[in-house]
Amino acid sequence: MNIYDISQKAGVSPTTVSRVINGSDNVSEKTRAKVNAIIAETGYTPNAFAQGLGHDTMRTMGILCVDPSDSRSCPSLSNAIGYIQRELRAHDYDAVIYCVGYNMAEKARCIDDMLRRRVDSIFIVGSFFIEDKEKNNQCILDAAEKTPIMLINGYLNHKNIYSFLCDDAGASLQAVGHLLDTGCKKVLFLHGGMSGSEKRKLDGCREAHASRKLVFSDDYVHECPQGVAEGTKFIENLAVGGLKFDAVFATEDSLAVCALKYAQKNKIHIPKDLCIMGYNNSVQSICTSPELSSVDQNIESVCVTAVSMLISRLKKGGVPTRTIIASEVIMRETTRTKH
Amino acid sequence: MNIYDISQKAGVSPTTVSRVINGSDNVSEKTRAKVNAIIAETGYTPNAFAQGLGHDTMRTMGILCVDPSDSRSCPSLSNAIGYIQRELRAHDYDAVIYCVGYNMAEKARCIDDMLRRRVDSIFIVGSFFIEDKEKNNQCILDAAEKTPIMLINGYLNHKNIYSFLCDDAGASLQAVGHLLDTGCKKVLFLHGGMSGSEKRKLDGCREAHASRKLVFSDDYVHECPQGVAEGTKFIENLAVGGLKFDAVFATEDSLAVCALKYAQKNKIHIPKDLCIMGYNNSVQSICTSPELSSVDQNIESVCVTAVSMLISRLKKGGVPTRTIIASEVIMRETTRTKH
DNA sequence: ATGAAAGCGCTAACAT
DNA sequence: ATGTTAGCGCTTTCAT
Repeated sequence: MNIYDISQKAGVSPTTVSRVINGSDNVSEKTRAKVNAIIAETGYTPNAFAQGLGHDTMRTMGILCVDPSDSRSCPSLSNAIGYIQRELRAHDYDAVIYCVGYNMAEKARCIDDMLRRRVDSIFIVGSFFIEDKEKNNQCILDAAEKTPIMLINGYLNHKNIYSFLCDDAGASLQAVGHLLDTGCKKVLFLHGGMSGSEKRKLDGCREAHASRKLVFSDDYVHECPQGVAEGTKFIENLAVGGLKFDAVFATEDSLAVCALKYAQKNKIHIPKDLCIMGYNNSVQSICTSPELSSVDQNIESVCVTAVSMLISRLKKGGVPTRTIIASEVIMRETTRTKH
Repeated sequence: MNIYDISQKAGVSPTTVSRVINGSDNVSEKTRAKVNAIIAETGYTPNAFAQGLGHDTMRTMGILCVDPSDSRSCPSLSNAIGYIQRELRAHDYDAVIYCVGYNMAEKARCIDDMLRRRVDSIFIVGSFFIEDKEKNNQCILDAAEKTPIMLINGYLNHKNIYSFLCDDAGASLQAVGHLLDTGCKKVLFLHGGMSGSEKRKLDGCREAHASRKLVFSDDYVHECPQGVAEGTKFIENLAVGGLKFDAVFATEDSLAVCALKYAQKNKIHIPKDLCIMGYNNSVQSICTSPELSSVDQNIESVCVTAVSMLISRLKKGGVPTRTIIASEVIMRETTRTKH
């Protein structure tokens, strides 16, 4: 069943059928009605490949992201997939998704697939995909020659690449600043592996100390293992090892949960003797008791902004190469209040 | 830059270039090397539309799912997206994703888009999409005329539709049975809205009572509002209203968290005076103290099985129309142990 | 308002 | 091992 079959049944030319399908004005109401009737009756569905060949676009974007089922993946970034996709659909674009787990080898292959599909743009979600070594980012730079690249919480300074960042440095500055201003002296910085985003958080933490003329030692920066039990044990070992801290700044709520469990296990009172600040404002932050104070990255705004800027970019509008969206520190029960 | 440009530069026919691209054997090493060199040098990328037109497949599946960023969406089903996509890629299929939120009006439109794209199959993730009224499922049945439909935790008895179900009834039977066998007398059944999957859980709960000759009254079935604060309040009101219960079976971990908060707020000892069983074995189940006992739906196995059966179906193999994968009850700290 | 004809970039059947 | 030719199903000039 193709456009010729329909045109024959309707007694019109394929061109006219095409006009009806694409909602062109130059079709009489009568003809339109007849063609639509045939289409409905036969259950005909236009072939998107052929449409794509003609239009040279299939109105499709590619999304490259970390597998949401991977335990190490940041939950707010999984939500990003939904946000981006929803916004794209509002503009009549579909999305092909590539979840690649933490296996970087697939990155280039995925990007190549997207280019074969002539996607109108590529979204890369998460700073994880942007590597330190210039050369490992080459496939991204190459792809930018052919299609605009939208980086969600990642940054790369290059033509046709647009970055949309959570203000991780600013949020960390504010969050750690709050800890210091409410009496905390020694902040333990817990992270889950140093991506670009984590580095910015560490910068913010350092800045919070520096601007208060306080010392922040690298001895207080630790990578915490995955898993609640492992993480809790790890923190306990730090304490047993002699590290003194009265606050934990975790770059991920799941790590904050570990800190909380460590405190409860050791009968350390929260927030009197230990303050905990999480990150991502995930479901986890509200299911503990006490509930976790946490940084909300405002991922939804980041995604909405990215899509709307992409649309204007596709209309040949000018778009800034780097946009930073403010995050927000949500105070709950694991931090003290200023007086 | 197309296949003709390449063929010209390489001094061979387009067919030969096509052979090189598709890895055909019938090409001399010399020619292959030359063509590959030109391809690399020019940065040529084959056009997938045109390939699709020729092959009449673009090796793409469609995934229809609930927006993972929607708070009501089940977290294990969001993971399903990653699992399905990963398995498909292993078989060299890509996936177009359609996250539609709880706005059912879009369902038909998404399915239609997938058909235009001539997807090789459609995955529908979640019983939410399968409605009670036959007529509302019509677009799914129609789509099944054109492409196989894979239902993840949903069931529809129809040609070319294959169902892959978590054993929600069985798991609930076992989970509630455990509550009853460890001394609980009155089980409060909390759900978040009655989808097909929730109904099966309720069936299991009823069966657990019936098989033990115990009475289970509908007064103990309640829909709990979204949100930790609201849910906790809701349960408290039930208790204040005079409902007596010594166990909660929640169809979602987030609801179990509410039950836990209710208990802690009212100084009810867990599990001595109240047992709580959650569902989905989500991150939430391990970040509370005490940690939640919960049902693991084994979504990964469900997805892996669905994809592998789809692949064999596409090879014209016979595939059962309905496959049920066992779930597992994970005992943690909110339930008692049998002695 | 409608139609005829020429592509879009690739693959496949059939030569050679 | 390589080339020729004819589509795949649609859109888009350009006529009428």
